[in-house]
Amino acid sequence: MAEAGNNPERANRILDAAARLIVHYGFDKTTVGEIAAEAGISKGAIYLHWPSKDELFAALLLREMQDFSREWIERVMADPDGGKLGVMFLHSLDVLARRPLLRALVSSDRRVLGDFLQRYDPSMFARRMTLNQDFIRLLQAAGAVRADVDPQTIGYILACLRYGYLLLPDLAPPEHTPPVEAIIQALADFLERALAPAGGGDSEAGKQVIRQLMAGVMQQWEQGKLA
Amino acid sequence: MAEAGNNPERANRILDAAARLIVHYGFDKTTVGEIAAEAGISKGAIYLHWPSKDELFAALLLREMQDFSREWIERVMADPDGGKLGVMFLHSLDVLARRPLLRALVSSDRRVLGDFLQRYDPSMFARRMTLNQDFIRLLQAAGAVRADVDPQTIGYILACLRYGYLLLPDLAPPEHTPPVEAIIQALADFLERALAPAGGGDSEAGKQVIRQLMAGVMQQWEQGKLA
DNA sequence: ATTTGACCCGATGTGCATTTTGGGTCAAAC
DNA sequence: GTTTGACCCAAAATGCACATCGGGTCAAAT
Repeated sequence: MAEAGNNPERANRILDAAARLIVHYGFDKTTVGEIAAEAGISKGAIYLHWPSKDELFAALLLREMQDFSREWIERVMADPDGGKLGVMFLHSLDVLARRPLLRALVSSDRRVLGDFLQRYDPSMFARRMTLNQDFIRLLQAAGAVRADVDPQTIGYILACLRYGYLLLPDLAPPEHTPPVEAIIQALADFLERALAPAGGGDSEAGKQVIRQLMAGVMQQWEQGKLA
Repeated sequence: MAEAGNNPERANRILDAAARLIVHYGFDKTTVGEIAAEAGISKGAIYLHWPSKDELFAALLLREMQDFSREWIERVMADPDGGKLGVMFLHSLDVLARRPLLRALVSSDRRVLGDFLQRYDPSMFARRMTLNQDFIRLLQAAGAVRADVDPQTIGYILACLRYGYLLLPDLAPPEHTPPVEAIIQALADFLERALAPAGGGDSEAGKQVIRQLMAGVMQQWEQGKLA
């Protein structure tokens, strides 16, 4: 822990600069010098905050995921139906899709991430799948998802949907892409009909699950146990 | 139309050989000489059947899609619930996923197809999206899908699912992938709950739609109007 | 005590001559 | 009448000498 580089405000400015450049040019094609220039400081100053470019990027990922969790939880809590799986999922997709870096990360975009992911944490994808399943399981226990679906299978189907949703816009011609709001709305409806228990389920119990799960996940992130 | 190369049986053997090699090495990395060797004939003989490597591949695609349509329709017709959208979709996914070449084609896998797709038909993806939407519209008219969903949006969601389903196995670790049968079963159930009209819809009417639509599509393929 | 930017050096890129590859042809063999 | 495979040639791959790039360092400036 460097004494000198203990300026969280400047660290955030550097991370902002890095994020802008990485989304635009990709991890490999963004140099430390460019990041410094974009942040308006010198190259050496970067190394007062992190010992290497990789560590800088790891910090960027951590911040990105923390921001995502925070924003997601806020939106779910503010939504009266936030505890329903469909609504939950749509909020997560929407927040995800609006953060270019995280979106590239979740869909494992090699152009943006270069060979960083492989070097840093090849098991990231596996962890995400496990998290998905635990999530469904908890929601079932809370009565927010039908009990008769298999968490692993449904987790996989949700991953298919998320993955397709994140990647399709780069492939499908714009004139065949409905407005984001329409897709999100339809997806929520879709999931609600497919997965909600008879009677609609308890939205408050669902919210409770998110609160608990995310608290645990954020703690793990801060301890560096999750990518 | 070459007189000499009018041997459909041998043409099929060559296409089989080409398919095996292309799935393994990709279009660009598969040479005409290798195809000939794999098929047990000489290079020159290939050119008795098709005027170029591109034309050979076009023929392969046509055959692949005809086979797909045939197999899909057979399975749908043989299934008592074949006319329901969920069941229909699962049969198409299952047939698709089991044909490596077609699977790579649908998910626009650049490794396998090289730059052929772009050269041959860049609008393929757009056509597929349009076809999806027409399909939903016809099923709605036949009463096999709820009338209050927007065909474009649902078509897009189905594309997300299909796309994710075809690409995920290459990314997700096997231990987090449920058995194909479980996914397919759950997907059918999923779609059924989400999209079937109240009362379950008319399965026979649904089958009728497939029969009509596919007859039209196959005709267009044979005339070379569709990729 | 901070911050800088010139400097280091392995890795990557560039330009170019040379070789190999591979789609397509066709005279000869069958 | 069919089929072959040596042959053609443009395009891509390879090898190589040389230049540049870029992550990381640290003595000097602020």
